[in-house]
Order: sequence, then structure tokens, then C-alpha cells
Amino acid sequence: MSGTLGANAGPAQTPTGAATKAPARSPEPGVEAKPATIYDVARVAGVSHQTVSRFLKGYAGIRPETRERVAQALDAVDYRPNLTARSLTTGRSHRIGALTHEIDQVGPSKIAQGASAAAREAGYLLDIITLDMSNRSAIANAVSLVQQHDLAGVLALASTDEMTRAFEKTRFRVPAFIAVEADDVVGEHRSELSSVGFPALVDHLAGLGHRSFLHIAGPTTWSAARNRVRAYEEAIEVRGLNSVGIVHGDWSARSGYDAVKSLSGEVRATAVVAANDQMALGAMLALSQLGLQVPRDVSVTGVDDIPEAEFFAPPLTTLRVDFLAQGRAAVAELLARVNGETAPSFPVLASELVVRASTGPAPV
Amino acid sequence: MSGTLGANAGPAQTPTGAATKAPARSPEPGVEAKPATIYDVARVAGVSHQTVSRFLKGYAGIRPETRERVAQALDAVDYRPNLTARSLTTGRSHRIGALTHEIDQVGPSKIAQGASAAAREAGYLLDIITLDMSNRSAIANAVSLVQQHDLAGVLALASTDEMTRAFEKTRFRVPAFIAVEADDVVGEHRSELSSVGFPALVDHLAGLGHRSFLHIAGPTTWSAARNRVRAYEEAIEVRGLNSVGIVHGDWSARSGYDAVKSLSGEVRATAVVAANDQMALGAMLALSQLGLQVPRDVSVTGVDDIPEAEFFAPPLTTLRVDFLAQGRAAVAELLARVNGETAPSFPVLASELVVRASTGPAPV
DNA sequence: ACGCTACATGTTGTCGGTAACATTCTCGGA
DNA sequence: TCCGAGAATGTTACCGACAACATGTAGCGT
Repeated sequence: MSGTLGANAGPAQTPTGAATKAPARSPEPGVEAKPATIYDVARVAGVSHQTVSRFLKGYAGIRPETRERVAQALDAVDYRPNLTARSLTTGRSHRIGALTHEIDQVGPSKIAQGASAAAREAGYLLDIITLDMSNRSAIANAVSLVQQHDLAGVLALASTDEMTRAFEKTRFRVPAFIAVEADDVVGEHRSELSSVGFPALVDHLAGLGHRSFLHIAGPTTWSAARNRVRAYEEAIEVRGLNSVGIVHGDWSARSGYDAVKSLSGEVRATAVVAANDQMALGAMLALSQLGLQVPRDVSVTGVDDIPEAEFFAPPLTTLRVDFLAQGRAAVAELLARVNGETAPSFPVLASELVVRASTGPAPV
Repeated sequence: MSGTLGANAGPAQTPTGAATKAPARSPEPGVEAKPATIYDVARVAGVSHQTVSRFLKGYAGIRPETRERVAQALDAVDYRPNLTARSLTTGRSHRIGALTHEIDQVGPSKIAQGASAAAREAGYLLDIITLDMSNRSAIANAVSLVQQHDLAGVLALASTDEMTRAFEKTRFRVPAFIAVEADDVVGEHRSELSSVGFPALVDHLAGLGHRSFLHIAGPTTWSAARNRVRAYEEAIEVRGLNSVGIVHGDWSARSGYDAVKSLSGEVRATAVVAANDQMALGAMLALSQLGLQVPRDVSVTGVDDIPEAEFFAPPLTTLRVDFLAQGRAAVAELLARVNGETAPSFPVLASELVVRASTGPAPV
């Protein structure tokens, strides 16, 4: 060892004599056989590996000259820390898990996107774990997976009670767990529907003369669905309006369609408030098949404002939810908790009313 | 250390002093302070840690009696391998990265879901890395991230040329890289549009009397978009039909809308073939705003068959693509490659024509 | 000039596994 | 009864980082 002391730029001799498998990939510049370690850096800089480690951690007590040498060596060998090794000693990984039901749903997937970005900015990676949130063994399996990969924390992007419970029980080597969109379950309030959301929506409809409403809700096991039902009921009640019913769907367009069809042709409401845009879409199709025009006969609203909502026929009036921000906020809180900082309380994200053509004056 | 020799069930002292917020959760049984290692197992079983390791690897040469003791100890302490430690020595992790542009797009997110499931079944975790595929520094950043977290392989769920190139260059500690949906770029054919896809679609339209077509394509930098353009052109040409143009969008509904609007009211085609369902949706809205009825005046088709397509107004005729299967296949190939097995050639997935109300007889 | 104390840096141990090498055990054959 | 070979098992080294402790060096007062 200790060959060239200079910038290790000699004929690319493999560091630890390794490079077992790669077909000796000719000494192309820039393609090292194996990434450099702090020991390599130390050798090049002529210091001990610990000094390198100190430098990397930003330790102040290093002589300027030494500091400079290390910095140059670091650069010369293009050092990248091995996070695996670091995790082993520190016991803390740089990955956070994201549990989600089906990421093809706009909400969860957008949240995941925001979370992923926020995580990366903090030097973390987001591990996606999709699972059937109502399958007990699938959940157990996921828990086990999370433990083995020792994640720094876990985020539930879309949470059902079953899943939340499973993780409540096993707080074991999983330092933190946050359920996005869950409030009543976890005990902390993190509904994305600010108090101005549904009220604003209902105000809008009431202003158009609507008095009787129908709510197409999500599955009762989803806390997000319950939040929205509660918000809906409150908004209706406070204004002395009339709810002719709440039908539960499963977030899909089909379920919204079925919900309306299940009314057996008798739609007694003049306004249909769906808990998400997909169900609103399905509802609109069903209504038109019943011979009811939107918004002439019935007004329809959604929640989420998925990118397509603006192009539905007719374009959908909906509550815009900033999923990206939600994902970011969740990660921020998780990391704060992991680092033992005072967790910045999860911000209650405001949802903005977006009025489009699917709502209009109530029929006389 | 080395306190209790029994099942390590001493009073649950918090692991790393963490658990800042939880109120010190009393020494509940079943909540171990720290997961057991092979050394713990060895101690309990009265053998060396290496014997335990051998057992775990399925080494045959272990006396039945010893084997039994180890098995029991394993069970007693509820051993879970520490994948971090394993990775450090073996140099191979149990995670694969998934690069994606925006996972809120149905294609990529569904692929991710399939990939995630397949990965988990193989004991791997899927790390999502969202990035702006056209931002060079973001790509470099991602590459660096991938290296540090030493992933077993990388999957590009949606690939642009820029990104593919970035990874081509840096095959350094990233054993495998697969670009889903890319064929011309990577050199291997993996288009998800089987040869029966577009031809079947065009046959359907031609059968309805359509002769002049308009294609709304995806961004040219996306290989998936290019595949579809090529498939479209071939299908049109082979049948001696007429393409009045190809307009490029960005996959979004808005871009489909804009594409039609950009025709300045002059839609000379009787059939609009969009490269995905969202753009088809936007196109339909724009057409109706131009006073053209779908499908009476113009037929419109999409690709993907997103769950909502069935509920568009009118329901969309489209080519169903099995993204989940694509994700699974990609993972299978990646893992095979990682394990040095003969990579099962990536199956060319068939896309099925789904006829709905957005297509009808060509106007006379 | 001497010794003490900060400060700068080096050495060794550790995390939890795997790999290579070392040692013990067992059994058949001389 | 003893030897040697192979099987079963144990010991030590190592992956790449961090942490604790050890050592060396400079600066200061006296």
C-alpha cells in the first residue's frame, strides 16, 4: 500500500486489489473500479482516516493546512460517503419508508412525489412499500420489511385504521411513524381540509340556490374519508341546509358512478358533493345517463383538483388540495422527530375552492 | 453488556436513547430494546456466530442436533437479519432504485406499483427517486444519490434521453440499469405496444370509415412517445390511410386541449389518436368547444386505459396497457441481471383495444 | 528552559454481518 | 490403539464508517 502519495492519479491501479468481476474495464479515466473510502482519502492526504472523518463532519479543530490537504484529496478521489457503513455504526439510516395503498391514486402518488423531493433534499431516500392496507398478513409482512431495512422512519401516505394500528403496536426499531391524512386515529390533527375548504364549497353551492345535498364519500376505513364526511356534515348543518344522504364509494370513478346509479333514478339532491374528483367524474356520467344535465339539473363538485378535472365535460368545480406540500410537510415533521427536534406541528393545509362549469344555479 | 443470557427480555431500555416523544412506554413484553443479532442467537444456542450464519445461509453440513438448537434460538429471540450489515460486507444491497419523472402520472405510478410489489416479493425494497428528467444537475444529483445508497440496480420508470445518457456514462457501482419503456435508446426492444396495439386501433377506426387521422404525441424526448409515434405512422402508412399531422404535447390533458386548439379551428381529421388518455381528454373538451361532437363529428382515442377513461364523457376508446405487469417484468429482469442469471428477455406486453363511445362512424 | 494544558491528530474498538483460515471432532483403516 | 482425512465448528479478519481513548505538539506562564 501507500503507493503514490500524490493525487492518486497514477495508472488506475485498483485500490484494494478487488475488481473481481468487472471485465477489467480498461483503465478508462473516470470509471473507477470501486468507490474511494475515507482510508483512500486519508492515504492521499497523508493523514489518518479519522482526520478525514472529522473534516467530513465539519469538526472545527483542524489546522487550515491539514484541512486544505484533506479537501483536495477528497476531491481528487471523488469521495462519496458509504451510507451503508455509516448506518451500521450510527444505527440510523438515511431512508424513510412510505406505506401506501395504491400509488396510482392521485392523492397518495402526489404526496409521495412531494415527500420524495423533500426527503432527497434532506439527503434521504424514500422507500415505497405498497400494500393491501386491509390485508392483515400483508401489513405484518410490511412491518417486518421495515424493520429489517431499518428505516429512519415511516410515513403512511394513505392510512387505514388497520394499518395504523399495526404500526402502533410495533414501535420497535422504527423511531417514528406518521400517518398523513390521519387525525382522529393518530390523535394529532392533520386534515388537509382546512376549515375554509368545505364551508367555502358549500357556501358556493348555497349561493347558487342549492338546498339539498348528496355526499359521495370514500371508504369509512380511511381517515381522509371520515374527515371529509365530517367536514361535509358540519358545513351543511351549520348553514341549515339539507343532506339527503351519504353514499360510500372507494375513491374510484366507478364507485361514484355506482353511487348515483344506486339511487335508482331518484336523485333528490340538486348538488352532489363527491369526496374526490374521480368519484365526481363517475357521478357526472351516471347523472347524464339518467337524463340529468350537469349543471343545469344537478351541480357536482369534487375534491383534490386533479390535473384532469379542468378538462372533464363539464370542467369540475372542486377543492384544490396541495398534495405536494402535504408530502413535504410530512417528511419535514418526520425528520424533525427523528432528529429529536421539536417537531414543527404539521401545518393544516388550506384547500382552495376552484369554481368551474360543473356547478350552476339550482333548478327552480 | 452481555447481561441476561436468556431471551434478552430485560427491562426495555430505549435503544439509542431516542423515542423522544413517546412517554417511555413501560417495559411491555414483546417490545425488545434492540433487535437480536446472530451473536445473541449464537449465545442462546451455545454455538459460534458463524454456525448461525451458516444455518441462515442454508449450509448443509450442520449436525441435525446443532441445527435444531440454532433454529430454536433463532425463534426464541425473534431474530431478524440486519440488512445494513449484510450489505456492508457483501457489497450488495437489497434495494433497487426507481427513477421517475412525476409519479403522479398514471403510467409511471402504476409501473412503480407493480415494481414495488415484485421487488418486495424478492425481498427488495423500491427506492423512489423523483427528478426533473430534463434538468441536468438534478440528474447528476440523482446519480450521486444512487451511488451513495449503493442500490442493487436502477430502474428508469419513465425515461428521457438525457437521463438514460447520464446513467450510461456512470455505470459505476450501479450494477444494472434498465429503462422501462425505452427501446431505441437502450438498444433492446421493450416497447409496451405490441405490434397488435396501434394496428388494431387503426383497424377499428378504418373499419368505421375514417381515412384522415391526427396524432397527438408525447414529448419527443420520451422514448415511449417516440415508440407510439412510430407505431402510429406505421399503422397509417401500411393501410394507405392519411395522417394530417402529428402534434406534440407533454402527456397532460392541457396539452391535448392546446394541441387541438392550435389547429385554429380547422380540424381536418375525422379521427384523433392521442398518445395517452389524458391528452385525449383534453382534446375532446377542445373539440366540443369548437362545436364538434365526439364521436359524431370526430372520433377520439387514447392509450393506457386509465381507470377514469371509462367514465369520460363520452367514455374513451383506448388501448389498455398493463403497467403493473410492466413494472413486475422490469424488476424481474433487473434482479436476474444483478444475480448474473441469464436475463429473461423483457416480454413485449400486448396492449388490448378497448372500444367505448368516443369512436363512431366517420361523418359523411 | 520546564512543565502543564489545550489543541491537533493518530490508534484501536465497534456496529452486524460474511469470508477465510484454524481448530476440533469423528470415524475408518492400518 | 493410533493416524489421517474430511466433516463440523470455532477464530480472526474485514467491509467503511464513527466513537472513545491515546498520543503528540504547540503555546503559555513562571
